Order: sequence, then structure tokens, then C-alpha cells
Amino acid sequence: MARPKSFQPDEALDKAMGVFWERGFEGASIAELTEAMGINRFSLYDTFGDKRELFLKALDRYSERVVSENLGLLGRAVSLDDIGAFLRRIVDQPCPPNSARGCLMARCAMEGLEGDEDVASRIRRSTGRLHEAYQGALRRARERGELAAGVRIPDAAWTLVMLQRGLIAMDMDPPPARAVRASIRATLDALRA
Amino acid sequence: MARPKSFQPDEALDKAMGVFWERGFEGASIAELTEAMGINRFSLYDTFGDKRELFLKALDRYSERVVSENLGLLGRAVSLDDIGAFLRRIVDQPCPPNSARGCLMARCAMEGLEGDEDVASRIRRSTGRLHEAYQGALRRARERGELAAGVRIPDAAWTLVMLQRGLIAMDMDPPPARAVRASIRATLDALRA
DNA sequence: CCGATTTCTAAACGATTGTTCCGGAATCGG
DNA sequence: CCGATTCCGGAACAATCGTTTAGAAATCGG
Repeated sequence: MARPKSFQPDEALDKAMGVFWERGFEGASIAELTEAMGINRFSLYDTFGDKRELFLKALDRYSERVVSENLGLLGRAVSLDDIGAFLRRIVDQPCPPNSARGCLMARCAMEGLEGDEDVASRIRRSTGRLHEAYQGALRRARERGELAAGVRIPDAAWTLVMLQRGLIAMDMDPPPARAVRASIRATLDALRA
Repeated sequence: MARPKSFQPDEALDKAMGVFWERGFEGASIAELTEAMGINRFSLYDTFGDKRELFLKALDRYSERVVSENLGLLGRAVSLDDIGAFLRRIVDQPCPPNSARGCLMARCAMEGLEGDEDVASRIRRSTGRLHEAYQGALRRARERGELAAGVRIPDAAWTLVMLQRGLIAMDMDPPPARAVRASIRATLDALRA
């Protein structure tokens, strides 16, 4: 054995995730990353590989941190009202660390990273898990008799995924809060028995 | 007077718009732009200013071309079915020039350009015009007696704006086409009398 | 305390970024 | 045809990009 690392890779990866979250992949420079992570250039390459590998690791971290947290909340939803509360939380949560907004996955989907299969597969997996969670919540709502007869759960789950994406996409120029709440309510009422 | 330009600024700006559309602001390099525009580096700076000014001009061009085209279609919508046809057209149009997808404005809203007030104001104006157009279409639908009594037109218009944004945001990993059509139909049925 | 092993510091790499400058080419009015 | 004016081609700018390398520093087992 020899000299131990003077930093905690886990914490450094969290910081890197935050930088990518705020600035995107191309927008985040190595200098910015090393400064935020509190480590040296060499340590970054030695521990995480090059920028792209670091980005993939940050995506995975985002998936187990942020996405899984949201999925956990959704997993406890048993009614349409719970789903509505979940969606409302999405829009008016005060962004985790400081000024990072929106969804890292959704942001990458907008960048030119669509060609990178490793990135694309992670995004697909993330949306797939979200769709799955919405389906679960809808099934529980159906068991309680809340859903209208004609509602197809897979399609309704996709509707909610798209609504969530739409809410996030409106981040820069958000509609009045009342309109947002009304949209969420209208979408859920359309499923109601 | 003297030597005339050997290119048409209007066409060159169209090409630049296409590059920004596909690659984003930071992703589009000057070399890529000049090549696509068919002009020299000097001509670019002499005619359009620096990269940021060119980008702002491209945003304006996008606004008068693509946005206005969509707004024109919406302006002819008189029923909820017309709105539905408009939304369906958004998702399965085969991307104007070649492989440019999504909305340039929405893409910039995801990039780190939120700090630039000149960019932000253009995005606000674009979404504002879209919201206005949806309100107009909804008013015409109401005149025909299609809208339920409790529907507040401004809120419903925001719902449609967000739905459209959500549809575009799902571009990389799109849900099955049937689910998309079902979502559009469900959203509109919620407004129906 | 020592040698082996690993991390860290710091400098530098070539490539690319956005931007500018200069000499030659082209077109105009006269 | 001429001089003035404008534009084009290409080289070059400094700055930054992502990445690598060489040597100093630090920690371990023995």
C-alpha cells in the first residue's frame, strides 16, 4: 500500500454531478470541475478517467440519487391526489444544492449527446423507470376505484411522464403557479372515474 | 459603391439557424458555421457581428420562420380537433431541413443561456406568442360551444403549451405513437363539454 | 527508518475555441 | 480604364479546451 487519496471520490463525484447539472456536458470545463470537486487535474483523470467517463459516472450517480429519490416518492403514491402532490413538488422544489434546475437527464437529451449510445441508454433507462413508477401508482389508484373505466394505464403513465417533462421544460419562463396547478389537476381529473 | 457580397445574407442566416438548431449555441463552432453558411470567417464577423449576435439573429429568424409558421396554423384552428391535429403534426413532422429535431427555443432554454437577458427575452416572447395563439384557438372553440363551462382559457392554454413542450422534450426516447395520440386526446377531452 | 508504491503539484502538451488583421481580388462611379 | 471602396481568402492571434507527463510528497509494510 501507499499514500491514500486526500479526497473522497464519492463526494467529488457528487460535486461533478452538480456542475454537469448546471452547465451541461460541453458547458462544464475541466477547470470548473476540478475546482468544484476540490481535486487536481491529475486526480480527476486518474480516478474517474476522461471527461466523458466522468460524465457517465455522474449520470449514474444522478440516477441513484435524484431519480431514485423521486421514484421512491412515487412508489408510495396510492391515489391520484398523491400523484398530484408529487408533480407539484417537482415544480416548486427549491433545487437541491443551489441554483441547479430541471433534470440532468432531460437536459442531456436536449444537448447533442443523442449520438452517444452510452448516454442514450442511460436516458432511456431513466425514463423507463419513471414510466414504470407512474404505472405502479396508477395501478394502486385503480385498485382504490379512482380510475375511469376506459383509462389504459400504460398510456396514462406516458401522459404523466410527458407532463412532468413539460413542467421541467418550462423552467426558465414558468407560467403562473395557478396555471401549473390547474394543468396538473386537469390532467389527473381526466383519469378520474 | 464597390464589390458586392458574393453570398446572400438571408440564405446564410438560414443555414446558421440550422446549425444552431442541431448543435446548440456552445456546440456550434465558427468553423462549422462558416462551412454550412458557405462563407468565410471574415464575412461572418463583418456581416453578422460575433457569434452571440449571429445567434440572436438566428433566434429572430427562427421566430419569424418556424414559430410564425406554427402560429399561423394555430391561428386557423377553430375547434379542439384542429388543435389536436396541430399537436399531432408537431410530433410526427419529419424535421424541416434534415435531422434537426425539437425546438430551437426550447433547446436554448435548457442550455446555460438562461443568464443572457437577450436570449431569455426572445424565449419569453416566443412562449408568450404560443400561449396567445392557443388562447385564440380555445376562444374560437368556445364560441362553437365545444368547451366545458368551468374551463379557464388562460390556464387551458398553458396546459397545451406545456403539453407541446413535453412532446418535444420526449424527442430522443419517444413513447409509442399510440400513447402520444392518447395523451393529446385525453388532454383535449378534459376541456370538452 | 527505508524502500516501494501511490497520490499530488505543476507545468506543458497539441488541438480547438472565438476573433482579428492584412494583402489581394473584385466591382463600382467617373 | 482608374481610383476608390468593399469583400474575400488565409494566416495568425491569444485564450481555452481536454489531456498527459515528469518530479516531488506522502503513506504504507517491513
